[in-house]
Amino acid sequence: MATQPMATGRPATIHDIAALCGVAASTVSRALANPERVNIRTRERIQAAAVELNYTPNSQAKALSSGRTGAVGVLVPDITNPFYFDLIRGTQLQLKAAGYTQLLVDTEESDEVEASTLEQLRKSADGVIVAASRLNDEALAAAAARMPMVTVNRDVDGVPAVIIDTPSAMPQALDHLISLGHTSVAYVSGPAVSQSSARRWIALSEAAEERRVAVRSIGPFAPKTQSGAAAADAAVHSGVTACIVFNDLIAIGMLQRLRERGLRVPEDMSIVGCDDIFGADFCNPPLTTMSSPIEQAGRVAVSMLLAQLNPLAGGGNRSRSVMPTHLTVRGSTGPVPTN
Amino acid sequence: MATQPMATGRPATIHDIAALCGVAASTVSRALANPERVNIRTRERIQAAAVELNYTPNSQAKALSSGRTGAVGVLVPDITNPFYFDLIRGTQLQLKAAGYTQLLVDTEESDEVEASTLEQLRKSADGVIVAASRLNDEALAAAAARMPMVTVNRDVDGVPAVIIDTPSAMPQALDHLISLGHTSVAYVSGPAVSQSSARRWIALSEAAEERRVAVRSIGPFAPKTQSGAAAADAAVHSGVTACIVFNDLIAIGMLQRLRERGLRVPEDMSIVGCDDIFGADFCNPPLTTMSSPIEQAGRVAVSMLLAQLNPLAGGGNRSRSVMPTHLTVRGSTGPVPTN
DNA sequence: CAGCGCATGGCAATCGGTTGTCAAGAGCGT
DNA sequence: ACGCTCTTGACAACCGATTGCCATGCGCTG
Repeated sequence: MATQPMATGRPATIHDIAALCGVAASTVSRALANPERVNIRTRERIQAAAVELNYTPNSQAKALSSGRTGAVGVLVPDITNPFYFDLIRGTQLQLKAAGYTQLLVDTEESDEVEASTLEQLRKSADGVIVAASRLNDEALAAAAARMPMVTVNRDVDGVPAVIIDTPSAMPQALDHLISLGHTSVAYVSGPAVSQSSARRWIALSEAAEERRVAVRSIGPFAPKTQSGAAAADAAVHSGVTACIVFNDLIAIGMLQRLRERGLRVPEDMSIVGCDDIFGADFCNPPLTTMSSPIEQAGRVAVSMLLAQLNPLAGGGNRSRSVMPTHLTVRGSTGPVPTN
Repeated sequence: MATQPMATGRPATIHDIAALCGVAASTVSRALANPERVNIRTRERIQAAAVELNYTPNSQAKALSSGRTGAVGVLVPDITNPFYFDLIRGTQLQLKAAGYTQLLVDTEESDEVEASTLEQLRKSADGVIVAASRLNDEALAAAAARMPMVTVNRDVDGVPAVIIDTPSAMPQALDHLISLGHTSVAYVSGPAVSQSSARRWIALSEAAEERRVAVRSIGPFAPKTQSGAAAADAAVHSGVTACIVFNDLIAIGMLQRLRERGLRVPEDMSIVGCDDIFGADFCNPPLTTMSSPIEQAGRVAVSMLLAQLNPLAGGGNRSRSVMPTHLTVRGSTGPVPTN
């Protein structure tokens, strides 16, 4: 009645296996974890019993005694932002392949939620991947000191990072616009606390200076399509003929708003987005934007984190990985208006 | 050296609190879990100490001893399908509000992945929410017998379900098309194992019969934009003037393909989607589709699951909840071609 | 004042593993 | 044949909490 090896009973434990094989539970544990430390005959008996009882280890108990949870937290500011889809899918696939579980958390664009999530994850995950952190450098570095971490699109001293190098495509985007005759360009910026937005603006303004073209920054705007209306109005008011926009979400919102106002894209205004998210290719007009292998970024982030967790395994610990980016030209950019 | 109440040491445990207050660990546990079972003075001392030491309970240990994990699994077939964004956000918000952690898993449209995930979750979660299951009724019922479960868009005997009642909008959609003069309509079906797709087809064909209109089914097609090309070609070949499509992903793909082929929507072909996903309002032309409060569906699913987990709490256990759906008319439907 | 009951809090077992320690036994060389 | 080393597996402590059981001590009642 105490231990019942029925298939439909409660899940089997190592004790059930031990009883079935006539060995101690600790031997079962070793046979499964360090097979070479156990006699091959015993081991095979144990493994057979494990299969027979349909044994799967209890992850809670394993975590408690070993200190390793087998879980990795993935923090994104907004799970409904399509930019993160591919990232999440990349991390999920790579984590699963390595036998880890992904704990996905939406931090709701809030530094407080992010901080408390990190604190909680400290005990329930072996490491974290933090995408587009809203935390300041100090808080993020402190959190990274407490548990293995990899950031995405965020540089902090001592914290390994995967950087999606959108800034490197800024000169391409600007050249594209210049070749179409534009000389007055606005950067539509994202959240004030977004390092991505800051880096994109710096890259753009440097490129503009080299090329002796005027660019101004407007914003900040929240990274949502709804913000696109205000952004579009601000852009129109500023008198520019082209916008490079922090991300595609805002850019798509601008497309909609400009249409409402009776302005044509690209005839009256050219729009360049960033990220090439789901929807950028089928909006109206299709969006000229900057593309990156986002899913791969997720995979790389996981690899870097796992390298931290198992320092023994091969592959030197890269501390920074840069994903290439390129301009994808579609229909939202065109010649400067001639009026 | 053993216990050090420093802020930066390892996380505080109930033993640290017990030592600081001069009580037993079990008393601390009670003071925190069943405050009324402990003297108010003692309790307050303990609570103060807990705050001072920045105590947060170890969820693994709690799970191990109590049997409750405080986690709920959420299974979706494809995390990059925008349909699930709002659902996921709804479950996430509601679970967080109830103090639960969400374990999100992408089952990759595979019944095997889904089954093994469910088996694993059995030990690491208190319950699961399964959206658009690819499992057969038998397997799903078996899994539901082993752990609390709520399904989304899937009816299985004895398993509580949230149904997004898209079928109820099928007559509306058909009437809309008929009023525009269409008499030859195709249903573009989704995965063969999708109960949603089957239900939509049944509702549509019944409505068509009542109205004495011909509808045919083409497909099945995978629920991805890429499938839209084949679907569009099949629709054109079948000679219909309008399509009602299993979901917006395929519908958007069809829009793109029809444009490539030089066919105009809605002048040459009308398209109706399902789900009103992200992108349906800004594709070209904007998609006529069927809308539902998806985020609310997620919240309701969580409520139903929590009602199973804590039967004591108020709110009778509804076993089936139906979310209303309505037709949202946009630009992808128009009068039947007059040639 | 005796006796009863209840509020309180301590002890210890338990959850399911991991891991350090140690004894027993096998196999080897001399 | 003796003794050494190395392999093997058992024992038990431990991870951090929960929880049933029990002892203490208080206040109340008769």
